Amino acid sequence: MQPASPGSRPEARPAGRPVSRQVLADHVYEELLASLMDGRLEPGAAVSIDGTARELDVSPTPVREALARLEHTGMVRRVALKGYRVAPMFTREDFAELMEARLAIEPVNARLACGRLTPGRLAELGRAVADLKTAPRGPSFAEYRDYLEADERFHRLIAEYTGNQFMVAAYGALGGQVQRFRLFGGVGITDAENAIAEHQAVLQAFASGDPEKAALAMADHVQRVRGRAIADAPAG
Amino acid sequence: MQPASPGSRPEARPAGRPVSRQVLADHVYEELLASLMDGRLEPGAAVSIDGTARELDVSPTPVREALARLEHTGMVRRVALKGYRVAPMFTREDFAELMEARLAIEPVNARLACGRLTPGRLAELGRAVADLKTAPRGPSFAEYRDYLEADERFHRLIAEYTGNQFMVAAYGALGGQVQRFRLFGGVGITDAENAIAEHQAVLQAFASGDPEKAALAMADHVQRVRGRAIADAPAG
DNA sequence: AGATAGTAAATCCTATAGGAAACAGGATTC
DNA sequence: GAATCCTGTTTCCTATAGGATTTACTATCT
Repeated sequence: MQPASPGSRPEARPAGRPVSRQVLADHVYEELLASLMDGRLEPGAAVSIDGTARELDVSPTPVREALARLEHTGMVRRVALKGYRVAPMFTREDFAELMEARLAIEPVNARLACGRLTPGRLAELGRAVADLKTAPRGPSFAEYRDYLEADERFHRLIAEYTGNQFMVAAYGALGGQVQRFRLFGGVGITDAENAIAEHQAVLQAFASGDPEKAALAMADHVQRVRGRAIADAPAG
Repeated sequence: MQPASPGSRPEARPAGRPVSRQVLADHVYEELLASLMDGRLEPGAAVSIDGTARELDVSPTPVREALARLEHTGMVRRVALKGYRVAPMFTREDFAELMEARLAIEPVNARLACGRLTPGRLAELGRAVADLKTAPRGPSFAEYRDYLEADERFHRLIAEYTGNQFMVAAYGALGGQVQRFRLFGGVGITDAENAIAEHQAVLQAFASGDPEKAALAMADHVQRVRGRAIADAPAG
């Protein structure tokens, strides 16, 4: 109605300083991503373009652009002339494939990152592990969200510390920041103590400065995660 | 992870009935991709949304959607409120990183694919190597395009034959189908004979049925490609 | 002459409108 | 009673319009 003020953004803008105006499509992208990770959008649910636009009080154009980006992450699937749907639930086979891929990529990342380690980076990794320890771990999603975030951050930092853009891209292709939130059956965090100890072990391997130790510690961690997850998986 | 080329439907359509109307954004996507790989759009060049829309005789909306997808492939970069630009030229460091990543991923793919090999798949791989041998190899881009296509197809098939969607995604993150077309300096094909022999060696390792042999052959191939490319690289 | 301010063009970004296809429900017919 | 057809609604898809921003050019001032 009032095209003069396209941004009824609630955030107060410092007088006369729109440093970097957030493009609306970016905002929609992050909003959708949060909805997906919070579980508000369940697997299989339709994501209507017009409906999302109405809900976020924007026009369909930025929603369309945001969904086009999301499609490449695997979180949503698109069928021409039919719309977007949230990608189906992770099956046990999907999980096995993910772990097989992580086992191929993450130890390499650890080896490379350890070879380029700096005190600042080591401290950053230590902070991620510390956050992992202090994060609350309750039964509902909101309660272990911070835990998953710290977990993902630890692994992503290692990928970035390789200094290799393609290893970062390959790690990203595994859906690091999202797949953790799409476990089959929605099984919660049942292995926190073990996982924390393994992260600590990886951290110590990094501190030792031996790339091979780091790679082995990471491989051990991924294998154990796989083993525990399969044991915890619901029957069927 | 690939756009799935919706147009390559093999099923015959009853005369005069466009069974699945090609969505315009898909057409724009493929058109832009072809322009990028043909070299018509050089690295660093701006890709105007409105200009592309005029050129392809469509409205900016589908162009915007196509570019949003392309951005995730790394072929174009977007700066908010400034538009899209073709990703900059590959540097020697970029190439080194790419080879490091390929060395981490492709031997694993070879090992997994070899373990799930079928006669049909082996034949398909053999066809790719055969095409590699017969492809013309001239100085201009158009002349070695088929060569690069066969090369990429061989490696992509191996990734798909792993049966692991995440390894396929990781391989795709390396930009297999596009990075070959963006070599620094535009150095042509100077190592065809060696490369063909190595592909043949990988193929024989697959035929032997020993996954470890396949992995070693692939690792050897990638390492040799790296060595030759660095030797051929222009000074500076 | 060089730098700066102002203006015009191009471009990006978002909103709105309308055609086309898909979906859901009910009425009709066999 | 079941299948089919029709109709209304929803949704996707594209085009068009206009505000906002960046960029390039020109004119002016020091």
